[in-house]
Parts: sequence; C-alpha cells; structure tokens
Amino acid sequence: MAGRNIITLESIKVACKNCSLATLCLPMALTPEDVNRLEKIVKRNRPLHRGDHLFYEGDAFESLRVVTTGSIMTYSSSDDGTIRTLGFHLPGELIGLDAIENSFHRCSAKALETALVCEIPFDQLERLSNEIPSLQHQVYRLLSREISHETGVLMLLGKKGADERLASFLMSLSERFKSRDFSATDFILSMSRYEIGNYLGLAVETISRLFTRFQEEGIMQVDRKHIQLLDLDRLQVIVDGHHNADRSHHGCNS
Amino acid sequence: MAGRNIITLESIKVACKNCSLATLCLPMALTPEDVNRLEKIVKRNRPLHRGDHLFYEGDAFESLRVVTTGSIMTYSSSDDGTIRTLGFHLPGELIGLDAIENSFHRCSAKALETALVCEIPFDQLERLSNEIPSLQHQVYRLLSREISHETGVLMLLGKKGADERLASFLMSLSERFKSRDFSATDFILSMSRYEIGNYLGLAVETISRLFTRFQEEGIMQVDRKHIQLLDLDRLQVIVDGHHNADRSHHGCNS
DNA sequence: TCAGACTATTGACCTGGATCAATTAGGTCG
DNA sequence: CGACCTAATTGATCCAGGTCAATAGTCTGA
Repeated sequence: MAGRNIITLESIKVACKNCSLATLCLPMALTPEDVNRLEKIVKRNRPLHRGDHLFYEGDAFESLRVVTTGSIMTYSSSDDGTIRTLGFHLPGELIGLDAIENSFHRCSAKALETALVCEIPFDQLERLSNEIPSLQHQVYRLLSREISHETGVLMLLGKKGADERLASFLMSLSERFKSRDFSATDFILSMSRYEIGNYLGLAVETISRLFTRFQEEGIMQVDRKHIQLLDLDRLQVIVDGHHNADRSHHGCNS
Repeated sequence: MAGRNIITLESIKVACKNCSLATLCLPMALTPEDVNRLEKIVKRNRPLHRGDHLFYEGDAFESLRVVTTGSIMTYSSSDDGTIRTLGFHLPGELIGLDAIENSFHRCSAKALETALVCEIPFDQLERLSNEIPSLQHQVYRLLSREISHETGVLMLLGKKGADERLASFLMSLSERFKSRDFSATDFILSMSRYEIGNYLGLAVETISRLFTRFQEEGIMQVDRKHIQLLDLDRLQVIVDGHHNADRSHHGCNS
C-alpha cells in the first residue's frame, strides 16, 4: 500500500508506448487522438511476483490483460486435480480473450516471474470500439489472431515426435522474442521443465532427455533455464519433421 | 405459415430461423428489425456435395460461413503434404473466424456430405455491427467462444489415453447433436475413421479397435458409420479418465 | 454384374516415450 | 553455513499405441 507512487503518470504513458497497445494490439490504424482515448481506459497494475495469480478459473471477467514485462502462464485444472498448461504469454500478448463469451474466466493465469500486466476493462473497450470503427476492426483481428494461434498449438500437438514438439516450442519462443527485439537465440525459460512437458503433452523426463540430446548434437546450449540456440536451421529441420535428414551428409554412427 | 407474398424471401427467412443466425450466432439480443438487416446481408449458396471445397488454404477471405445442413471439415496441410484435421462443423456452426486477421484462409474446408452453407460477407457484417452495438457484442462473443472451443480441443489432445480422446469426441458430437434437436445417442459419422484418427492424433487402426472394444463393453453400437451410444454414463466415466473405476468402487485415499 | 479401388477391421510385432527409481544440483531459510 | 526442499537429470523397465500386413466389407462405374 505504501509509496507505490514511484510509478508516475508520465512513466505510464511511456510504458504504454512500449507496451503492446501501440505496437502489437492496435497497429497504426488509430489516430493519435484515438490512441489517447484508448490509453485512458487502460489501467496499470502493481507488479506481480512469481506465482501470483492474475485470476483463477471461474473468476468473473471484467478486463483483458496485456503482459508488459515478464511472462504469464495460463492453465486449466480438471475436476480430478490434474493441471493442463494452456499457454505462455510474453510481453505484448493478450490474456482473457476466451472469457468474453460468458463473462467468466475459463482458465487460471499466474506469473512465471516478476511481471507487469495492464488491464483493459472490456465493457469500456467495447463501448470505445463502437465509437471508433478502426478500433472495432482491430479487436476483431485480435480475436481472430488468437484463434489462429490456438490452431497453431493444435497442430503442434498433432506433431508426432517429441523432438518435433519441443523444437517447435523453442522456435516459437525464439520468433516471439525476436519480434520483441530480444535475442532470438539466447533467452531464459521462465517456465519449469514440468510446465513445458505438460504444455507439449510430454513427460518431464522426456523434456530433460531432449535438452540433453539437442545439446549433444550441437543444436543448442542448455544451462538450467538459460538457453542458447546454436543452430536454428537444424532446429527448423526437426520442426519440419525431417528427422532422417541429420544422417544424410555425414554417416554419424555412435 | 406459408409465404403469401414473396415465396423466396419467406423461405429464406424460415431457413434462417432454423439456421444458426437466429438461434446460435445471435441469440435474442437483436430486435426483429435488426435481425432483418442481418438477414439481408446473408447469402445462400447452392448445395455442396461430398468432397466439394468451400475454400482452400491461402484463398482470399471475404465471408464467414454458417453450416445450415450437413457437415464440413476443416484441415490444414503441411508443406510435406501431410494433412491435419482441424475440426468438424455441424449445422449452426461458423467457419472462417481464423481468417479475419489476415484476410486469407489459414485452412481448407470441405463438405463431408451433401451440405448447405450460408455466406456472410464480413465487411458488411463489420459495418452492420458498428451500427448495432448488440450485434457487435454478439460477434465478440462468437469469436471468444471459438477461442474457448479451440482450448477445449487442446485439452482433449492433452488427454492421455486414446480411449479418453475418442470418448470425448463422441460425447462432444452427442452434445452438439442434442443441442440441435437431433438424437444425442443415434447418429451418423459423416467423417471417415482416418479423419477421426487424424483429428484426435491417433492411428486409424486405434480408432477401429476402440470402436470394437466400446461395442464389446456395451457402451455403444457401431455399424459402419452409424453410431448408437448405449451408455452415456459409462462414456462420461471414460472421458473423465477414470479407467480404473470400471471394476472397483473403492474409495481412493492415499 | 463384376472389376477395381477404397475403407475398415483384425492380428502380430515393435518402438517411443511413460513410468518408476535413484541421484544430483540449486535454492531457501533458520 | 548447513539442513532441507524442490527441480532436473539420468538410468532401467514397460506398455500403449504406432506400424506393417493380411483380410474383408463397401462403393463405384462401365
């Protein structure tokens, strides 16, 4: 409660410029004035710490969230207690789009590390989008993009081999980091091996073994949560499912 | 109730009443007048035959489609030629929501049997939704619902056992048929075993064996594509993953 | 009506990854 | 600083379901 005033209005504005609102969510379709109106309804929240929850499954839905810094994980727990990791959300990505339909959250969301998250009251966004057609269009696109993304995950899970899945996961992270001007080849996995495995439908041990194998093959360097992708091309080959290709040039017997 | 003025218009209205537009897509939030405006932009198409395509991956997107009768399958083909079944669409369900973002289709859609499909030009829908706030709200909800649905499929694929997946698939069909006033326990599978397996991430042979097993266990009756669910409770038990429960009622305390 | 082609079922076998188990490496707190 | 705890790695075994193969049922069209 005390002295959180360190965050000034000015810094909020600056943060929003860096935040997805300007770049990702609503690219260049809005006039500066409209952007201001939009920014007015965005609420900033205090930082979350590792393990803190944004919301739980079943909570009432009022706001969409945009990750500003850090990373958030969404998951759903079955009636029998088992957990299913649904997604990892990096800065600029939206959370809560699935909750619009029934006004309650269908999954839980927790911080994987210290994180900042903006809140966009949805009823206000809805009203505003009705006044600003181009904003309405953006919201439609945003929702549609999320559907496409989910379809992508679906195809990922359709992938046969465990190595294909993990490689796809790593490439996805790499691309997302890259598009946010972080390193595409050197990053920290904020999630545990268990959470990765759960997300990919694989056992923890399999993830571990694959990291070891990828490292042995010189595809990547793994140090605990610190990852370095050394050979994106080879990783892509695995993603594409051409396992065989690695034996093509040098007959590597071991 | 038969049309006295313009038969065609009248029959269209009737069809649209049965169609999702009145019931599923846009429930009771619109005034009759608004519904009329909406109906005006809906185009009806001639029937599709088994195997006909609504669109192919990469095609330009102009319209959302609503299945009126029959069933549609969406799928995506990887660069290496393998196909991945993305979903099955029954009457009242929308197709093409993933294409809004980039104005091109990210998957192909083909008829599994003779089918009728309505077309809703999206730009017109967008304009109309801007004039009718409650329609805008419905479209938001619709898109959100699709996200939820995809998440559901995602969790389905996370299911461990093959029997859980198939049982979930059958229950999903059952519920969807039921909500459309078809029989919940007696229906035709318009898709092949291969397509089911591909959708669930399983081999054809596994689907076949499971059908046989479920039949032996008295859970269902299978005759080629004709399915009768005899014991929805037991099917639900499998969905919930309590394989063990079939023999024993012992309390599980540890 | 049948030939040819496709779809489904069933059996036999084999493998990838789950599971079980033990060890090690960090991380945290008193 | 060491006791404790959790996350991660590694090894050993096992089995669900994939793959291969053979058969049978169904659908089509000339």
